Amino acid sequence: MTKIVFMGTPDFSVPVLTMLHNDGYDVIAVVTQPDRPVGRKRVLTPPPVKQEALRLGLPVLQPEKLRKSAELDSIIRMQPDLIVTAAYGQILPKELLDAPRLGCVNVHASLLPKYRGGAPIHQAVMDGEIETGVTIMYMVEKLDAGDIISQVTVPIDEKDHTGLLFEKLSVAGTKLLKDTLPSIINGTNDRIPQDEQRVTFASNISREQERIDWNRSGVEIYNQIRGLYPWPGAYSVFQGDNVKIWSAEKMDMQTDVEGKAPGEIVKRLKDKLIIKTGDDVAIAITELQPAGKKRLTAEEFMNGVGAKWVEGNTFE
RNA sequence: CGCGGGGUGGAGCAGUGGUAGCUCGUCGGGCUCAUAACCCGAAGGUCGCAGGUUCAAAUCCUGCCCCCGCAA
Repeated sequence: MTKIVFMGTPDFSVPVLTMLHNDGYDVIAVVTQPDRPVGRKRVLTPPPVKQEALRLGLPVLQPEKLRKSAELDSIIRMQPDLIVTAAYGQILPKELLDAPRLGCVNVHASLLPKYRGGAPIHQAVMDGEIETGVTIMYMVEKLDAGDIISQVTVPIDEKDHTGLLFEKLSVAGTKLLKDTLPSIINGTNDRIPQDEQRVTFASNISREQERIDWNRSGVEIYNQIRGLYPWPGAYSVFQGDNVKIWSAEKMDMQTDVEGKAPGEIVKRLKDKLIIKTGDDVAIAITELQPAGKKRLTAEEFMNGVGAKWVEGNTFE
């Protein structure tokens, strides 16, 4: 039986691990990030993959830093046939990449060579892509640069947000790996080098990327908002305070928007706050959260705090 | 002790010592071809918890619980 070491961390990785176990592969160890203090209260929380591994009764390793760790040595000593990673969160040292007989394969949430890096799903949605996908690939020292084994395309609906796509890609990736694994094990799989000319990167989201620039087009802002939903969220500043914009719709407002400045409140509806952007496509905010407040629908918001947010006021 | 905002009828908020108010929702009635619109009326709150100060506390003091923004 093929001995596999699985390495992964967030929810995205969980179905992959579950599939490996359920399909009878010999998962001899699960490597994941250490428990982290989460939230304001710094509660030590195990990553989702650890919880699943414990549920399945699999041994768990959580090195703080994999490189030169005791855990690294022990993984190599286990002599795995294959290492499978999915959003693990640490770079694999060369000695580990070289250890398994069948190599190391990664499940990456993009159509490589596009969107190498840590936030491929967010970035694809923010860019307004109409499709993305999952790639199974061999790992090399350079981040997400190895040869492609298989790929599957997943369409991005105009109303999709990053959270939905996360789930779709997680499911698609799990299925793809399930279908591809036999060929990897018997050595009949494809092995296609990435086209370096078409490489793009999707690094982790920065605070700057989360802020809305109302001078951009309505479509771009709309994509930004749904690309950052449900985490970490897009934000803007209103009268000196941060406001998270959780969800919004875009609407063509050509006639009503004339003479308004980008960021200006054009109109208050019962359940929407309509904002001027850099072009004729306005943004209708439907769910938001002022700093220190809970998350509110635009309707709830305007019954209370938002009562003072009138037409003509402007987001910074 | 990382910084900061907040816990008030079903929802969102106002109210810093002396009959607890606003918007929405709900219920009843009216108007209307009709309505998420409009008009009239009603129900609904031990003001997070526990102590303290006071003739009197949502409002001042002390302790605790919970929620959230930033930072990590």
